[in-house]
Order: sequence, then structure tokens, then C-alpha cells
Amino acid sequence: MSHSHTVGVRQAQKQKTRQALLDAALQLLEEQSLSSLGLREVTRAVGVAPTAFYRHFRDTADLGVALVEQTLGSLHATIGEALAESGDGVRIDRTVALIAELVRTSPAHVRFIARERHGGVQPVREAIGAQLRRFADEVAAAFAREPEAAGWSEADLRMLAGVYVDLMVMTACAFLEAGPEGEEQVSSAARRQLRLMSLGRRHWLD
Amino acid sequence: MSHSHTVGVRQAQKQKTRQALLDAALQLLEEQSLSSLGLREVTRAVGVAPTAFYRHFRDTADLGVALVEQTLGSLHATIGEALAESGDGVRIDRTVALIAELVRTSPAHVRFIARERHGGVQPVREAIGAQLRRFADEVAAAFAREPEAAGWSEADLRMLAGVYVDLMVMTACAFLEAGPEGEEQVSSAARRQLRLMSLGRRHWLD
DNA sequence: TTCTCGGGAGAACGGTTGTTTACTGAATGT
DNA sequence: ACATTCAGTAAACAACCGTTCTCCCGAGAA
Repeated sequence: MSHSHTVGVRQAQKQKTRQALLDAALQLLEEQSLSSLGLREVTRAVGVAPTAFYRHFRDTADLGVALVEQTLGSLHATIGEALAESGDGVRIDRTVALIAELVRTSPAHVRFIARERHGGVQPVREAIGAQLRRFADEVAAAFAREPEAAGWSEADLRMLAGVYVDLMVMTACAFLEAGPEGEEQVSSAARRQLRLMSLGRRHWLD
Repeated sequence: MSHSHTVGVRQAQKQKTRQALLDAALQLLEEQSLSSLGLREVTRAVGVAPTAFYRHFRDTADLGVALVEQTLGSLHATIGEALAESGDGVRIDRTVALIAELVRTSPAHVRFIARERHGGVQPVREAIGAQLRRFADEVAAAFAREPEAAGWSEADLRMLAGVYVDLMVMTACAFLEAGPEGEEQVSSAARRQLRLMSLGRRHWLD
């Protein structure tokens, strides 16, 4: 008589090992790319039989897109907060600090996205591309709500938002490569880059 | 009694099959990443025995760094020409056109660089990073030669050059993803991005 | 010519891969 | 209480992998 929304011990255990597979894969992907990640490699790290993999994913590419959506999907809410800042200078600091904390708390996720964005697995590439396009849309919408956007064409606004998102991805990669000790240096460089873009934006309509 | 500079049939044949290995690898890497590229896979595509691979490279990672230097090394001369343009607007058109032609004539090389820049093989990542840093240095030197660079700190100039290079890599990736039909659209977007940066550069010292 | 060097061929090795098939047993619905 | 569903197991499969060893034979030096 239990309703469909009750979790049940059964489905809870299933999603538990599913998450274990995702976590193990993410860890293994720190030193290789998805197209070389083996099915057995993942199950061995978790401690389950190789065939158990098929109960959750069709292949490692399928696992990859799940990893993309879990990593980037939960980020839209966080991004919205930083974009709510109206001051141009304050938003720059907020955004860079957000990226820095993201890389600090979960570097493996960031590395995975950076690596597979242009990686060898097509479905994963497309999943990342779609998510980044969603981010750019949200940034463009936030820009459009501001008074500085007056006189801007929609295409130019979309271009500006695209540069903004790409700059943030590049900054995240720079944080990764620099390590914890070079964090402050990357931060200041990123802030200057954003300031350069902000200046260009102010004088766009001349 | 032949002098050391005479090629000889022996060394010519060796570099011939070495180049064949590089070409075959580049073609195979269009649909996968280097960390999953097999030694036998490459030799099979060329038509030589698997053991012949060891006469030229230690492993596939070694082949990767050779591929990086062959791809990016020959580009420094071409870049120098575009940077010689003094006009700010003309240089933008020249640069974007150069990237477009590069992607058109050898897309596999561009895809390889984009894919392995953050890929799973450390030595290759470092080789690409070193080459891109060289590009940024050249761009910074070209900027420093201009009158607009007056009052700029060396660090800010380096930052500007870094953004320039990263923007070009991103543009090359955009050309790849868009395909031949969307070439004009990517070109105009890239030109607007460069113009945005150029505007910010003009008002940097306020 | 004769000797040496070295790129390439061939076979074999132990190990790993993805996938299939049949099976177990505990949580679930009736 | 019983029947069913299904996540996970176990074993086997052919195919592939990187690497080692031995041999071959033509180019280049003597």
C-alpha cells in the first residue's frame, strides 16, 4: 500500500551504489580522460562485480553525462546569487571568489568539466555544451535587467555573456593549474580581466 | 666520405614512417583522446609491425608531445606576420581570418590541441602550456612595441596578451564546433569580442 | 667486397577489456 | 504467506593490449 513517492530500502541502496560508481569514476578521472576509463576499473574501485555496472549505466559515456549533469546542474542556483549583485565592481569580486571556492572545495569536478569539454566522447561534450549555454543565457538575462544594457542588441548581449562564461571557465582552469599557493595571483589576474571587459562594455556604444 | 648534412636513404625512410605514425595518430585522435590511443592502433593504421613503434617513440605520450611541437611550433612564424599589423582594427580582421584559415586547412591539428590542452596526459599538457605561453610572450612583445602601451605595467601587458591568446584558442574551438557553414557567424562574434577587449584596453588607464 | 649498424618483422607472453549467460537472495506487492 | 521483481554475483568468452625476445636484410662505412 506504500505510495510511489516513498523511497524504500530497495531504491535507496541502488542510488547509494550508483553514487559510489560516480564518485569512484570522478576520482579515477583525475589522471586520465573519460574515453580511456574502463568499466571494470570503476567497479573494482567501488568493490562490486563488473556486471553490476550495467544496472546503472549503459557504458562509461552514459556515466559521463550523468556526471556532467550532477556537477553542473547543481551550480545554477549558486550562480544566480552572484549575478544578483548589481554593482559592477562588487559582482566581479563575488564572481571570482565564487569560482575560487568552487575549485577549492571540489577540484575533481572542475577538472572533469575542463577535460571533457573538448574531450573524446561526443555525448559528454554535448551535455557540457548545453549546460554552459544555459549559464550564458542566465548571465545574458541578468545583464539585460541592468540599466547599462540600454541600446544593446540581443546578439551583442549574448556575445558579452558568452565571453563572461568562457572567462570563468578559463579562470577555473587557471586555479587548478596554479594550485592553492598561487590562488591569490590567479584571483587578481581574473579580476583584471573582468575589469577590462567591463570597461569595454561601458564604451561599446561609441 | 659523405658529409654529415647529407640525408641518406636510411634516415629519410626512418623519418618517413615516423611522419606516417604521427599522421595516423592525428587522424585517430579525431574521435578519441590521447590517453585512450593504443600503440597497436597506430601501427595498424600505418601498416607496420607494432614493435616498429618503439624505434620512434617511447610510448603514446611521447608521440603526443612530438605532435604538439610539430603542430604549434610551425605556427610562431605565421603569428608574427599578423601581429606586425599596426592598425588596431586591421589586426583584428587579420587575426580572425588567420585562425579561420588555420581551422579550415588543418582541423585535426586544432582539435588535437584543444582536446589535449586539459587532457589526461601530463607531459602533453605541459608541452601545450609551454607553447601557448610562448605565444603570449610574443603577443605581449608586439603590444609593448606600440604607442598605446605607454603607462602600462609589464604584468598588465602580460595579462592582456594572455587574454588575447586564450580568446584565439576559444575562437578556434568555436570554428570547429560550428563547422564550415557557421564560419561567418563565428568570425563576426570573434571580431566583436576582440573589439570589446580593444575598447577596454583604450580606457584602461582611468 | 666485407663488416657493421639499425629499422622493421614475427611470434609469443601475461594481463585486461567489454559483454553474455545463468544464478542468488532480499526487498517488495498482493 | 506466497509470488515476483531486481540489484548484485560468478564464471566464461573472444578480443585486444603493451612489452619482450629473436631474427632478417638492406644501407652505409671500411
